[in-house]
Amino acid sequence: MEKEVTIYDIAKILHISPATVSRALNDHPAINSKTKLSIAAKAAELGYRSNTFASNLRRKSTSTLGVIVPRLDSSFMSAVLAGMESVANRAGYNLLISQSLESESKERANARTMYNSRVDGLLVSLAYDTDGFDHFENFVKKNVPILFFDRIFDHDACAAIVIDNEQAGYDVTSHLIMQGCNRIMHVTGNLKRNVYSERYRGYRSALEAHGVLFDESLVTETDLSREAGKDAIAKLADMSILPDGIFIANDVCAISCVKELKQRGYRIPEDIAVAGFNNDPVAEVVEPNLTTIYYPGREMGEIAVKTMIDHLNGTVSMDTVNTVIMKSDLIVRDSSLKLTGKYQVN
Amino acid sequence: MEKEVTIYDIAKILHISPATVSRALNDHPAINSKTKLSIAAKAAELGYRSNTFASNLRRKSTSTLGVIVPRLDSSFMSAVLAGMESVANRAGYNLLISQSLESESKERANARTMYNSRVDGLLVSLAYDTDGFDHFENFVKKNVPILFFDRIFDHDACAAIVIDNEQAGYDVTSHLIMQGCNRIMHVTGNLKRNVYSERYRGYRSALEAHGVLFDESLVTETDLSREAGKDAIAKLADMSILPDGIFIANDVCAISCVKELKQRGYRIPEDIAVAGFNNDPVAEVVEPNLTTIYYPGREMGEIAVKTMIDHLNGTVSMDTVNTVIMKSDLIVRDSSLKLTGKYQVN
DNA sequence: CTGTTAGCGCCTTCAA
DNA sequence: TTGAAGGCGCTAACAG
Repeated sequence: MEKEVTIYDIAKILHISPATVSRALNDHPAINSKTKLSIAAKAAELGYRSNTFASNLRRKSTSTLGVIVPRLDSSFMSAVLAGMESVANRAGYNLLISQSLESESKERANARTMYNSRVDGLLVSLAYDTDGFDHFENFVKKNVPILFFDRIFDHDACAAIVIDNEQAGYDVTSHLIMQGCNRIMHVTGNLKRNVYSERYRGYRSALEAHGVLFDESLVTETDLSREAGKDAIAKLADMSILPDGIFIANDVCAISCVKELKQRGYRIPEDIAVAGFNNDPVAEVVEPNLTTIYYPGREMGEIAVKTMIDHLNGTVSMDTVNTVIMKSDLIVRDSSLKLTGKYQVN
Repeated sequence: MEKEVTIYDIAKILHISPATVSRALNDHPAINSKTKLSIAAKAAELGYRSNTFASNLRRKSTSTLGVIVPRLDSSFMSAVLAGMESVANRAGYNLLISQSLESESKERANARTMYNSRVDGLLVSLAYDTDGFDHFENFVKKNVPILFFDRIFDHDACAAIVIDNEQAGYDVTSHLIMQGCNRIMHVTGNLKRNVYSERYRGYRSALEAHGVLFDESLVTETDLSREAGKDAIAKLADMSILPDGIFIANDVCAISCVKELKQRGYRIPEDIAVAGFNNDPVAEVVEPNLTTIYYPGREMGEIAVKTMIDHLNGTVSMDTVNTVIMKSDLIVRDSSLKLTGKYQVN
């Protein structure tokens, strides 16, 4: 094991003080640029690397951001993380990533770990069933900034980044109505999560705007799993008047609805037009291809980290930011195109 | 900002030495259990949290493992990471995760970051086009253990965890042969990556074992992307004698082959039986459902971290481990079932 | 079983 | 523009 090079080694060789080396390496303005150059050169030559822990210990900051997401294995989340990683890296921050697996208790445990690891800031997308905010109180108390994204918590002390879920829900529903649907089922997730309650609100206002009667029995709150999709279709099949469209708040569940509809002999979109949400890769594999909402995952991750870092640098206060709303887009595919008749049939 | 509680605070209150507090908190065997209890109680009462940096600085270890994967957004990788995370957490290790996005240069950058972050160990699955090993030399020099998984590098100083890709390739190919195929196309990835070269070897030995003639023109080395799938099928369609089966080394590409085959009017599996690799969720969405190889992702992640930690604890030497080979399984679905006639037709 | 002592490597006053 | 000095919080000898 080779010995690690320290600023003392460099100082000794160059006959200067460690303080000067430290300052030069950190690009301190009050250091002669020639001195800087010679120090940088010697550092490179010796293969010096800064000791993060000593630095952290001294500065009482970690240059690390904690990230808690419901799950890593969704295309949306990996896009978010990719965006986060690139911005964080460029700014010299590390990411400590963990997944709550949609469970509040795991989310609590993760928050504790982040707290103990003394992350400089915390980025969170809430688990499916999280109720309380108390596992984040520690951070607020210690003044560690929290930024929620996608599945957010409305809290004065925290910033938030979301898409306009209500608008998206409105767009999907309007599109279905334009295709001739006037009895649209809505399969949603836990309504205490903003993303689902807002999509639902968009659904309702679209109905209203287009003069379509709202029927409560057409709305099902589920966990948006595959099974939930099957169950929803079973419920649909039992209805006395069949819906002619269905808007599912998430693609994975939507796919399972499509499968089940087909299995039961319904034609998509002729009998029932289908639309999902998220633009998951499966949306382009299922037949017919699924109409859905494109989610700017990568950009959301980038903005989240950028906002956090700006705040940490004192450039922007979190209060100023509070909530950023991003745009998303409707992607129309065959599963909802009743009017053009261009459906693939195999 | 509240002041952080230190072991000195606890020591002062309890009229004992900081060293005792430190030892008690780390569950040192040579501390009276009553003392431990009272210290633990006081620590909890004061909301004490250990300062990782001071500890790291002193112990010259980080309790952090670096992970470099080609990409986060594959179901296989997220399973691996889930397994890694749970084992690491339980053992008190953190994970520093980054993705190379299949590019050697990003892999190099990631390795450098890991090196500067002084991870205690490095877990790597290689990018698609990585040639050199030199970006890992630093670790070897500094005696930081490296463990490759899935896409591995054959290197004396490093351990490796893989599935038996050759066996799996053999199983898939044999299955196709048993279904009556005797002209099987093989779409593979970069043959310098073990996973692909071994699957290819399995393909060849299965042909040989069953007395099926090997035809080099049936093998295409690609990047296994969606486009590659389309191209492969274009090539297939141009052949004078059509294949009756096709084995693609990855599900994402296989799906695109299926789509293209259907588009061109081939019936699956009647005209051409199709098999993929990985058991990606899309395999159960595409029609007909895709025959594939199940990959024990979660278990692989668990074993990788377990092996690494055992090594770091000195329980097991890396040399002893060297290469772990895990089992995988053939999953037969409609896309390859020529004999039973149970294909879904919609 | 517990205490004393001496740093780990860095950064930041303060002084020059 | 640079140097000297002290301490961030913890742990590992060493000594009882």
